[in-house]
Amino acid sequence: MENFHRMDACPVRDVLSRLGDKWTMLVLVTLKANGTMRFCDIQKTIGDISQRMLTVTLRSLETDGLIVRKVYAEVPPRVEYNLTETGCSLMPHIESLVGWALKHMDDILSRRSLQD
Amino acid sequence: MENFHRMDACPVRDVLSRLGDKWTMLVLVTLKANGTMRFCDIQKTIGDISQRMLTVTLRSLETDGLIVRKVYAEVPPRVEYNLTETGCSLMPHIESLVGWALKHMDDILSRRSLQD
DNA sequence: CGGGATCCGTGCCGATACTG
DNA sequence: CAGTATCGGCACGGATCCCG
Repeated sequence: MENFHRMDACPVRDVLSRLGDKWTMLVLVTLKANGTMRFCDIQKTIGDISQRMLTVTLRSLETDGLIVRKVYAEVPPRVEYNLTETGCSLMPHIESLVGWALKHMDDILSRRSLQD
Repeated sequence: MENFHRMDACPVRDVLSRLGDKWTMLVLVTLKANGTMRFCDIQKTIGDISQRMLTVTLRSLETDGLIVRKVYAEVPPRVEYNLTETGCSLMPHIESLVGWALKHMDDILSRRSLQD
C-alpha cells in the first residue's frame, strides 16, 4: 500500500475508476445474486438503468474479462451473461464494501442532511 | 446481499458513489499511509490533483465523518487532516479492493489494449 | 429480444485568478 | 499556506429512434 501516485497513469486508478462508474457495481452484484441472467432480466432487476447504459456497462465488463456473454442463435435472440472466475474473485471485496456502507450509511446520511 | 434496487434512492448507492469519484479513494489511501497530513503535503503526495478538487474532496470526506480537519490559529495558517475511526474502519475494505486490482490489472489492461 | 446510432443536457473536473 | 470564486470543456449518461 505505497504510492500509486507519481508513476503517471497509474493502472490501479484505471481499474478502480471503472468500478466507480454509475452502474458497474450494481450489475456485478445483480449477477452475483442471480447467477446467469438475460439482458432484459438484468434490466428489470435493476429497474432504473437505461438500455444504453446497461449495454455499455456489460461491454466494459466483458472487455475486462469480468463477465462472459453467450449468444444463442435463436429467434427471438437470447443472450446470457454471467460472472467469470475473475469476476467472482472480485465479489467478496465488493460485498465487504457494501457491508461497510450498510453499517455506516445512517450516520453518513444524517451528517449530510444537517450540513444542508 | 439482496436487492438494493427497487427502493428508490438507495442509500448504498449514495454512499458508494462518493467513494467512486475521481479522487476520494486516493486521498483516503494517502492519509492512511502517512497519518496526519497538511493540505499541501497531500497535494504534493498525490501529485496531479488540483487545489480545487483536493478542497472539494476533503470537504466531502469531512461532512461524511471519514476525516477530521484541524485548523491552527497561526500565521501562516496550518491545517491538518487525518482519518476518523469511521474512516479507518473503511480502509481495510479499500485495501483489499486495491489488492485485487494490483493482482488482476495486468490481465485487464492487456485485454483492453487488444480490444482497441 | 437485444441491441446500435445519434442527439443532447447536466455535472464533474481542470485552469486560472484572487484572498486572509 | 490554505483556501474561495469563476469560467468553461468535455465526458458521462439519459432519451429517442432504428435494426436483424
